[in-house]
Amino acid sequence: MAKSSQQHAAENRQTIVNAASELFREQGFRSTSVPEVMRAAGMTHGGFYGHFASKEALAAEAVDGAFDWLEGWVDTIARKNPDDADAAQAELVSTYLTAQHRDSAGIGCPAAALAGDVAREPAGSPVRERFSHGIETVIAQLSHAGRDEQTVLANYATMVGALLLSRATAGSPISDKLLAAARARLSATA
Amino acid sequence: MAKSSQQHAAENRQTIVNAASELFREQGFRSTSVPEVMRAAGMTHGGFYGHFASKEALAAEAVDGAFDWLEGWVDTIARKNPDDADAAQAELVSTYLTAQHRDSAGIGCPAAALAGDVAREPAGSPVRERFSHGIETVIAQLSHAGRDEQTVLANYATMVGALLLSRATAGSPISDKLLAAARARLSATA
DNA sequence: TGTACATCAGTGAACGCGCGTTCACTGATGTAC
DNA sequence: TGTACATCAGTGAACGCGCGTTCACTGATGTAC
Repeated sequence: MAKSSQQHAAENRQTIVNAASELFREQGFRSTSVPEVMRAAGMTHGGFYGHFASKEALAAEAVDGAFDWLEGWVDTIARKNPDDADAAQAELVSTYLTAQHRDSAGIGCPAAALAGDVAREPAGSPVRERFSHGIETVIAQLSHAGRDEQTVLANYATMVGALLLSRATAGSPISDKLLAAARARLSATA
Repeated sequence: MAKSSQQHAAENRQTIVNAASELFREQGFRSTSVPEVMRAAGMTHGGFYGHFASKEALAAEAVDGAFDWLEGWVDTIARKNPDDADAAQAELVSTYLTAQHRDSAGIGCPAAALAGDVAREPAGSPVRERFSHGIETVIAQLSHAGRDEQTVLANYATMVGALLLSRATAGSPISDKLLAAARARLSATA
């Protein structure tokens, strides 16, 4: 039986959100246009406003989607290291602070990819609120293993800062040094 | 004697760079237009290309100017704490990780303000090269006091990450917690 | 089950707007004698 | 020192372009009988 048109539309909507989530993380909100997102989703741009009220509304959903992915990733690592918070943190750190993650922002941590953009969003904007909520959720998730919240916050700040500076200095030797230094710090602190 | 027109032009050029440096840090490269910069500098936009080859060339100079300011700030703190690297670091940390710095990106650390933007600049772009050079210089400056470079890199990543996440979550309670957690971490590590 | 009409997801042309950049012009500054 | 011309910093109108958004349309899907 052929897919119904309603099913198809819902799938298309999800395809748009996924494409946007990747493009926004890679290029930022301002540098990614609605036509570009729709092209990436395999459609023409005219249909966009049948699915979303505005580009801003899409951005908010894209942020949510990216944090959902991040939470799934953290959860997978936690499950792989049951009852061993130190091993989980070690795996988290050694996966997060890599050249591979640095070089593929579009499919990586939304906090590192979007913090700079979100920092400029006005107070109360949907994107800002979804971002804050995502950070809160992932910090709560990481604190779950009985780890002190302050430690989790400082560790996460170190990871995000190192990855971001590593991206911004990619091409210079200091880019890799930043990742290595943060890895060393977070192994010692674990 | 009245200022010569050549002197005046050189001053205007510097005024444009300063205005751009602040606006770019506050709003980002993409969201700051040439007309807006020129307006902030007290001129009309037509004169811009008499001073700069392109918006990109201005951005590169603005990044340089922001790092010059940062280096001056670090130097001032170092001079205030001669022969006491720990006291200097303590003052650095307690000045950097504040709500005040979080809420005034335009006149603050260029690494935190621009890392997200620069991370998206293509390899070899003038802005990226100036940014990398600025980071290298400030890291060398901080490592000067006999402190191990890896430690300096990890500390700086923690400061930048905490400030950025604090900005992106401003309005939520977690914003202040991030600053406090990084302050606690860097006091312990000092 | 078959037919007639209503719905609605996606198309593609079009809108007004601000962007980066260009350019003819102006009037003050600098130079030659 | 005074005059005549050349230079050049800044003005403001204009350019082509891509943006976010709108809308008339189409044709396939869904509904009523």
